[in-house]
Amino acid sequence: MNDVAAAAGVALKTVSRVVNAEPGVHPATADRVRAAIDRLGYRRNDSARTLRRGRTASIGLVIEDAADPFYSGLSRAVEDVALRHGFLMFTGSSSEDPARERELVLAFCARRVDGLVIVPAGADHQYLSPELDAGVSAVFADRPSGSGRDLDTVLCDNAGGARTGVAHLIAHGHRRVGFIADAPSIFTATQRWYGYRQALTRAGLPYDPALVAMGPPEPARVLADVTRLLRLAEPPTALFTGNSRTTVATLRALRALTDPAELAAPVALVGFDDFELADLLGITVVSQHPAELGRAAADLLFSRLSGNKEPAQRRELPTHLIVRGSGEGTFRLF
Amino acid sequence: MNDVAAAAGVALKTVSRVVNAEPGVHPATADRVRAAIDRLGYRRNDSARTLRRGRTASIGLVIEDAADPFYSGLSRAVEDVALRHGFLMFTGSSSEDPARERELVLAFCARRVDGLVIVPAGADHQYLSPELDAGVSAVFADRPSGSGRDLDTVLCDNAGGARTGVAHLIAHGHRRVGFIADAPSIFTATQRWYGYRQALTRAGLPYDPALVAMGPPEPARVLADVTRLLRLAEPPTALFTGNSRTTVATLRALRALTDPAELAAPVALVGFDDFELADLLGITVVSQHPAELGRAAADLLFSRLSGNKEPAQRRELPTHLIVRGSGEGTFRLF
DNA sequence: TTGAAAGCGCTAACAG
DNA sequence: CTGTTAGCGCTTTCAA
Repeated sequence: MNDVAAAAGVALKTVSRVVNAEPGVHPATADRVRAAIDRLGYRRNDSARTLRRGRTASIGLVIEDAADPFYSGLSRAVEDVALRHGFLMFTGSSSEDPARERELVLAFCARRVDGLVIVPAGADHQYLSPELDAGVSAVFADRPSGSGRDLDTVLCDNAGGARTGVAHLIAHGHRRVGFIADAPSIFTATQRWYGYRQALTRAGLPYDPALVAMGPPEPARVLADVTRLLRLAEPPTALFTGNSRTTVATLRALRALTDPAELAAPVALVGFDDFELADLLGITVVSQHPAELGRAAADLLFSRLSGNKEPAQRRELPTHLIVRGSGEGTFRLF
Repeated sequence: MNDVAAAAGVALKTVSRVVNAEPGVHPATADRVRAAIDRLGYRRNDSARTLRRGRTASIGLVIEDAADPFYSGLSRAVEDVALRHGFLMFTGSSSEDPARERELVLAFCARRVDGLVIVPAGADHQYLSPELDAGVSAVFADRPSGSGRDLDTVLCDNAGGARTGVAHLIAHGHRRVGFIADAPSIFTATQRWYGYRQALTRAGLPYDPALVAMGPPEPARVLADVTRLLRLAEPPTALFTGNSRTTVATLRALRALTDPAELAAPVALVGFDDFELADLLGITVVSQHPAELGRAAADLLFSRLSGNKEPAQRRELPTHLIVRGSGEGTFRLF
């Protein structure tokens, strides 16, 4: 900036004014400055700007996995809101590891991001307290903060969505519905499990723990659980799966377990979360919209960044049942 | 840092030494400093550190769309490499818009990122020159830089992959193979088109422009093109699709165009890019590995950041044919 | 082993 | 409309 000022024959501050489009610079002067800027290839150093102004115009996003379609949809939505506000976004994947989540968040804070959107991997967010005191804003998305203070949170209607999906199966005559989902340590899985039980209760059906299988959505584990369920003395006639990864793993398991001579899968199926090609496969799902989740969280964050001091909010986004066949009759897997 | 120094009864510089784990501080002094740090909730301001040191330990990644599975896989791989090096990563989606790519890249440079991984939307990268002169490193991934200087680039074997896929269809008896792909303005689409023609030539088959349809992978446009191809006087007996979005759009088009009473699709199909559930749908694909692309690009970038001054490199990653049924006979769409 | 001083590049506050 | 000065929080350099 000094060099530009010298080249244009003005003071440093005038260059600053031109660079920041501040009013009150004579057009001719401004032109001279701009010419010098171009000639010298000058670009403002935002690190210095940041240091001086105290605001970085950047936010940090911590998700579970940037490669997971659900979170990448959310990520894109947050990015779009950030860019619309002229903010840049750091991204980090926690891989469902609370320590990594913490490291990422603290690294973002050391970079003095103005705000954070966090899909929490851990339940304990004490570590955030000093940062919040220092002025960062944080919004939780997809899952609530486990402890610490009351913070803005955007969730979907996990229990209601699961209840609707299971009720749909029951309405189609199923009286034994299996539940395959993520580990109970994960908030959304527990909520959906609760919705599953609610649906049973409301229909006057008994809750049978043998029909429930919760754990990581890894193919091997899901295959083992689906196998166990189908070999029960009284096997389920339908399955409700707790998220898209589990649904996909269940589809693979069903294919592995089904005699190719049969055209139909041995059970009906409804899954939580929509996924690409679910339409072509004819899978009925309870859909939530990752982009809407991200947008809502980012909007909330930016309202905080522009001074909104209301008490912490907890928004719950609706889910939608999308009927495609797999939950209404049997469906083909081959 | 000043406050911590005062609280610990030492000079600012001693706090700096402790914070950065520099040697030459008496353990007792260091303990006193650490106690003060904890008491005051002090966290180093990385913006100031950055300003002074000239390095930010951050990189910028510009992709086409964070929500696209291909680019989100690439993104996650770059992120992992960055984190392993102790770097943080800004992400931005260009939406295939050269202006937005440029804005993102320049915004990252203003933040003084040390390096960039760019999936170029535009062909002109003149705007990068001043930044490169100023010392940023840049690596291009998935597509080459259109112009300007010679820069590190990581691609996959687009032409070879397409040639293999088309040759596979020809080997299965198809003599009229349709080609549906992205617009010719997109590097990968042009390369794959070239591979398609190569395969025809090598098999002694004529090139028929009527069998080629290139354009944005939007459902409506793909449906129109598939319709046109299938209604040709001499329709293709097989289709080769140029990327996963196009493949999926083609599948939807085929379903829309096929009488549900028929069990089989009217054509055979091989697609460029693997995608989730392609296995369950039985789609034969030419697979490239987005994570490997990202990893290779990031590795190259970090080798530059640690001083590698060799001439620019162009790496080409192999592709793999994955046979699943749709390219070998007819396949079921329902 | 510890500290003092200078300055990274910028903007806020205040003069002229 | 333009300029001067101070200082953001840190690291580098040099000295004790």
